[in-house]
Amino acid sequence: MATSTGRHDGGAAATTPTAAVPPRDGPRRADARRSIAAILDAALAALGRGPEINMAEIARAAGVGRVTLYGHFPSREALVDAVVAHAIARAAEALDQVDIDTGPAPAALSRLATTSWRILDQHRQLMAAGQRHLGAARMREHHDRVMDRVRKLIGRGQADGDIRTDLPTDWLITAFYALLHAAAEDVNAGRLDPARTGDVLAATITAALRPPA
Amino acid sequence: MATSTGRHDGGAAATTPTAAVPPRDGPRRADARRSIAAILDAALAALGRGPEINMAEIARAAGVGRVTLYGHFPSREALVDAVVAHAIARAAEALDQVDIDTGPAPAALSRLATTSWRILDQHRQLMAAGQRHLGAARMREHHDRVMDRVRKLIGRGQADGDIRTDLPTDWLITAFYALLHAAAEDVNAGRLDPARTGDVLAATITAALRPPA
DNA sequence: CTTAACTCGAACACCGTCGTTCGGGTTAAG
DNA sequence: CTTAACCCGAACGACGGTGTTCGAGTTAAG
Repeated sequence: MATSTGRHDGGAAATTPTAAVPPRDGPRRADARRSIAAILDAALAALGRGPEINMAEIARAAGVGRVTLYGHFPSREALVDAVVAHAIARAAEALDQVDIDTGPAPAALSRLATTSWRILDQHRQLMAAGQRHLGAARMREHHDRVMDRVRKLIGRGQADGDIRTDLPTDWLITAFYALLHAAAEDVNAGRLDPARTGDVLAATITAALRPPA
Repeated sequence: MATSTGRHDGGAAATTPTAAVPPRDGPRRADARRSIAAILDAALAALGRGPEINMAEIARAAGVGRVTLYGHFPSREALVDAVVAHAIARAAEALDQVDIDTGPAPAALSRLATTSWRILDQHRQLMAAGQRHLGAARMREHHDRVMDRVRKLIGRGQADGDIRTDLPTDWLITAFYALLHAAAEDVNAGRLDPARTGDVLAATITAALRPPA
């Protein structure tokens, strides 16, 4: 898989049937790089809203022809795969922008929630879509790479006595992401004020993860 | 919509083109009622697992022919609609089995979570599926009917000082359902022990909704 | 300027699903 | 037992999405 090159071959045909794609993975033209970026962005937005993709719609949203799309991504599976990789990079970038290693863990979790609930929710939506179109195996690996930061942060909080230890750690991570996602969903539905969302999330999460009295 | 009757008309045809369905909504035969129940159950299970329905698969899971399915439900939309109504009834029944009006509200919420997280999650899954195949308008009404009980319960707890009032009530309801759903998802993924789920949920929810110190 | 990479619309075959029809077999109800 | 309701498999036309090919135009790169 993953040929994804020019594919023109125009007039003369059928002289060399095998390996008809000249510049395999050499540096693309500026033109092509622009198209790829537009497709990736459009597909990310589309998949972030729901898993009902449609190659034609994605191409239209990217301002690109359907044939061009197939020229770069040989199948829907390849497209989704590339979009996931793209989103992982963005999510990791968002997580890097938050200082996680200093101060009490609950405060760090609050900072994380306050600044990144939006992109992290988009990430989750994409995971659901990717799970349907790709295998759960490939998803799991990527997802865990981002998830591990939160796991370590929670572990640190537990060692410091700032986070409860009477419940499974995996469940605390799940609860963290679930609340993040729920807040994003409520904002999308107009039930929650985006301006308040950060504080609301911080208050709820710290309360849920605080050691019981 | 919702004709859904015998539809046999066999040999002789085209004498009376209009109203060719004899026993409109009279009492069906025992046979038919059995089929309808099987279809409803199979569709509920299928939609509870994911929105990728497939009339043929549902029919097969119900142990019924595809034609029979269409005989009772003229379209996929009609089927989903009926399944939603069926699920609403089940969910309301589950909620009725829990004593909500006595004792402190947090304890009542714990009881609710402990005994009904499974069916309430199935209900939520179905909502997502129904939202795609039906309008969001019809969904909203049904969903709210069940949701209002939790809203009233939370309101009572707030009046008694047992539940926090520093966050929007709608958000507390969302958080309650989000944690319920997350727990069911973790159980399905094998990350959470079903036997512990009730207690884990109760501990998390009471902590998240308790007034801050 | 020349060349090769890139883009594009139109059209095609393929496949899965939907909803329907036909004809005949089965089963509950009187 | 008789009748009408019900069930079923096979097959059909329609629709929408996928991935591909053709032929010609456009655009970056040397």
